[in-house]
Amino acid sequence: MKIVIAEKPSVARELAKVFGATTKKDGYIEGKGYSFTWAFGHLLQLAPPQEYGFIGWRRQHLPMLPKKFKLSVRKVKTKDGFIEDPSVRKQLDIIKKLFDEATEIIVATDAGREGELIFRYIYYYLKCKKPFKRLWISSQTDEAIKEGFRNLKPGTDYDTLFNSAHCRSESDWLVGMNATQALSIAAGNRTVLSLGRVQTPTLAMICSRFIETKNFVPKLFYQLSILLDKDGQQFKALSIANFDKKEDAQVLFDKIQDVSAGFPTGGLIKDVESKPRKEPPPLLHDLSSIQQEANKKKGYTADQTLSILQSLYEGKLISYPRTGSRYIGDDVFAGIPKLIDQLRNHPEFGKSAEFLTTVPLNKRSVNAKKVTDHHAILPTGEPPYHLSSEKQAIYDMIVARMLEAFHKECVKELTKITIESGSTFIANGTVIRSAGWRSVLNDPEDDNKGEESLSLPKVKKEESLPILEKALVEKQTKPKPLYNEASLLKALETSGKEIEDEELRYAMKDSGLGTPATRASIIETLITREYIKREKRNLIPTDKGLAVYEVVKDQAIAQAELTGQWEKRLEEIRSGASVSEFKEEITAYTRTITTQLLGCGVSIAEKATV
DNA sequence: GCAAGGTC
Repeated sequence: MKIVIAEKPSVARELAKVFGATTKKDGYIEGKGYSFTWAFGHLLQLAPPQEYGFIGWRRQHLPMLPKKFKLSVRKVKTKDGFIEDPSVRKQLDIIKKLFDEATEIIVATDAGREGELIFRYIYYYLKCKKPFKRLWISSQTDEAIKEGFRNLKPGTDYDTLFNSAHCRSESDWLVGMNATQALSIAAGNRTVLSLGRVQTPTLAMICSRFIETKNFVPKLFYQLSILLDKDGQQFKALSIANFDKKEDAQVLFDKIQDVSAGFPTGGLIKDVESKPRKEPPPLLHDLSSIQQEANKKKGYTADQTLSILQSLYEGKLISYPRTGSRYIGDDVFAGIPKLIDQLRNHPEFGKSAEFLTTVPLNKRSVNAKKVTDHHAILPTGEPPYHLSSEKQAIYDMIVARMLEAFHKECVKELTKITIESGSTFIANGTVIRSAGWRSVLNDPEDDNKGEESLSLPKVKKEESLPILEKALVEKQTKPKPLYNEASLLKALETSGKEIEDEELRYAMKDSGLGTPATRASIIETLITREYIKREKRNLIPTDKGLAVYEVVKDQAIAQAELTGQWEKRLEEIRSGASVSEFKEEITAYTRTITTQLLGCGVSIAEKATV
């Protein structure tokens, strides 16, 4: 019997289907000489400190540097504390039995670092010695799966990938467990003060933005505004110049030749500029982008959206949701026309769907090279029934985005009118010439760009128009907004470097903090620790969070760059570089940060433990 | 009691 092990049940089912294996057993599917079994993500984790004899949180244990790490079965939280997850134990027993009977083991966990680790931890925990082969595919279509099975790799080809994954795992344990205990002990052991490679830089981003906002001193400035009239259609224009002093603004304000000052047509049109602007449709959704949209439009937390997505996925209504890709391959694209066709009678999206059946589809979201383990989120085409309003809302966002992504670009006409009256004024207008993808939802535009979507009258250069009103407007500079879940998720993708451009953000996503699948839980961890709280839709630090931030803000553990540095080294390990060298550095760093944190003592004690 | 990673 050949055993195939996948990362999750859905993938095992898919593989079994391709092979025509149909006999459902407890924990695996059998047929055609194969058994297809699965994990549920990581079944094993690095054992906690107490399993190495570090009982209680004590200064003299630190730094805890296990010679050899142990694995333990994933725990689940119950009212009596943490216990071994029984479903995980059961699945491990099933996998063990299958491995014992196996004539060949085929590893079909996701094609990436963590997928490799998920299998290897199981393999070593079960003390399995049989050789294994690796299925390495980046698309789940029947053809890709068949091709992958014809082209299995020797398991040892991925030893260096496992090394890099293993290093990532142990390094996070060493730094996280030691720093957490060190800081907690330093503060008097009254509460858990956790630190980690990902959570601490995230906390630092929230704190530094909060402090920046709090200390922000708004600056007053002045601008002039006029209201013009062209054959009954009125429009507003603003002075190009800003003035720090009111008196300076007043001088030019007095020179405005408005009607009430006795000038019937005091606004001279110096220039009229019209140019079209094309807006391509948005890319399909990945996990992060839909979490952001759901937070902006519905106020759902990243965690809520993830669990809604999980249940839609389990109901077979949408494709795998924990994806970091906003693209699909050509094979998946081939199924899109059918998905769109099914929506022709949809009460809200029927018209858009109907239209799309008559035109060539936009292929901006089609790029097989940008599909990694999983493609962008799509509906499966399975009809949804009786969804709760929350599930319906998320489902509709996925359907709408699909229609938008394959739609035509939106064409706008930008008009800029320059007016002279004592000083120079500008009126900006945007008119949508062809709505394209924007017709799907008809959402008002994101107004954060300060772009006014109003239409301006047709005016001619050199003509003079009456100025009906003038005003001297007092304005003030604004601080950067506090983080909310949407802006934080976006910032985490690029380690706090906020990048507007979607494509550039994608290129940088490998240097982001955390992964799509873990970001929601990072936010929840910081809330559980009482480091941050939700206030309206914002995420703001608590006094405890700020106290921790003050202690660690200049240390490496609070810098997003630490992840970038690790990633660089891990990638070198994957291509064959020495493992021991990196481990020595991590050990040294663990010693350093432990000593530093233990020494911070009193400064944190009162502030963080109230 | 604690990390980050994956998933039901």
